[in-house]
Amino acid sequence: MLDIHFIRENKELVQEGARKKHIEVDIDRLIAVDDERKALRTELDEKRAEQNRASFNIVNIQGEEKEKLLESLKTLKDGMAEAEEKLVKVMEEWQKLMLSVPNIPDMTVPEGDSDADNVEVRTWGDIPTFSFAPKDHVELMTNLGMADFERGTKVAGFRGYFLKGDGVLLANAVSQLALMHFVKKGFEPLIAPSLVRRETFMGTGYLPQSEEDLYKTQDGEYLSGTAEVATMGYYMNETLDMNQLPVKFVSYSPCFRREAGSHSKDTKGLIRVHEFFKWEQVVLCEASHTESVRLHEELTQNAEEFLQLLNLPYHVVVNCGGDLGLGQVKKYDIEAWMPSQNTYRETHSSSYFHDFQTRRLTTRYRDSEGKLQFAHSLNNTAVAMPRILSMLVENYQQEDGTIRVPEVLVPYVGKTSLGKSGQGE
RNA sequence: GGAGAGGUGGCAGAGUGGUCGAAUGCACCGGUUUCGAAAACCGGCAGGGAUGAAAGUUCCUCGGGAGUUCGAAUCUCCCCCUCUCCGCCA
Repeated sequence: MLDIHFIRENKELVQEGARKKHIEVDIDRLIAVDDERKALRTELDEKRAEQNRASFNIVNIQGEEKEKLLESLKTLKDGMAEAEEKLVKVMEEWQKLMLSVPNIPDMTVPEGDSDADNVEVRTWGDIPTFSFAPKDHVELMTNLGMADFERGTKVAGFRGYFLKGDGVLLANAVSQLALMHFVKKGFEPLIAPSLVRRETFMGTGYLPQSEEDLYKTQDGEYLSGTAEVATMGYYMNETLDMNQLPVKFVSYSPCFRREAGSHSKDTKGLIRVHEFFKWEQVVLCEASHTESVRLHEELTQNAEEFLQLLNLPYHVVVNCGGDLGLGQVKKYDIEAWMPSQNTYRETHSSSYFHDFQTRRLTTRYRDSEGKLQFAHSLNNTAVAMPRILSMLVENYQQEDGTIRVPEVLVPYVGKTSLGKSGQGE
């Protein structure tokens, strides 16, 4: 959510930002509604003041005078009720409009409509060449008994999967490596709830817009698609000390996504699944654009270093306006090389929000002058499983169909090669 | 799932219809005192909105919402949350 004062004073900027994000919003209408809101508020304030004065005086008067005062208060109350009723209606529209105003994308965000218009900013690593016909991860992992997709769908339905055998060893190894990598960098690890109340989804900006992407329980909670939601909720309605900042969490949770509207995409394998698990970098910092930008680059760098540890070739793209979420100011996607698709696929998504989320969540801190400020927030993937496994096995596959274990993972996996023994069925 | 208790400022904790946005204590900030500190003493100390150059004036907020009343932290109803006991349980 943006500050209404800011919107009023920077109408063109806000409207232009929405255009760049390809999000429709009527700022003129919002301002008109806000004018109404202000007028009604002022009217009510004055009437309430009069009522307060009368209520205070009423104790000291009696008889006919009191009767007269009560009579005039009745008229006043009727007027107030009328104004209140109008205000409720106005506020309803006001809230709806306010929640739909997107955050303004950074100047450096390229124009564009969809992920096809994202712009590559750098590449790292050598794209592997194979002296044999490389297999895709579904075939590799099935052959090696690392995953079972048939039984996965039998049990869990569309996009269901089992990880098994060396697939589980590899997943846990990657997970542990990620945890160590980020703890070393000063992140505080957190295991976060996936079952989260509506309020926090509103605060992070996933609701009310993306209701159809979320699973909902019969008790009204939602299953979150990222630990970002619960982790941002951690300091909801709290005031932090400035010397706590920046707060850096690396937060783990199971993640659930309905993938509504993606039915035809990535229907096989581990790229797009309904249920996965992920470590997420979540950061709160002081309300400074410079600091946000610095940390945004840092979080991106952290993820790149992780891919470098795994020696997975990747590139970084800056997302275009049309590919940005409501609250995001700027976003980088990191995409690792996927031999079977002869292209890069997303492994990390790094974005910053300024105070868009914290304003909705009321996460503040006291600055050096003692003034309350909304913190800035950022997040980026640390590592998402099982998706990363698909890149690992495809890039590290050997001619005999086995998988070489990336050197850095050997201590965590306990062997140098996957699938040599105990393969498959 | 059953029974009970409770949600008040950074914290503790008073307040059961009338200048209560709220006693008191602690914490915190400023000052006096001191070589310095502690103690003591004095003063300040919730958030948000409107208006204003400012001082100020004013409105809202005692978990959230609705109601009763001229007037609600205080009474009524609904919801949320926390705690205790019982049941169930990884």
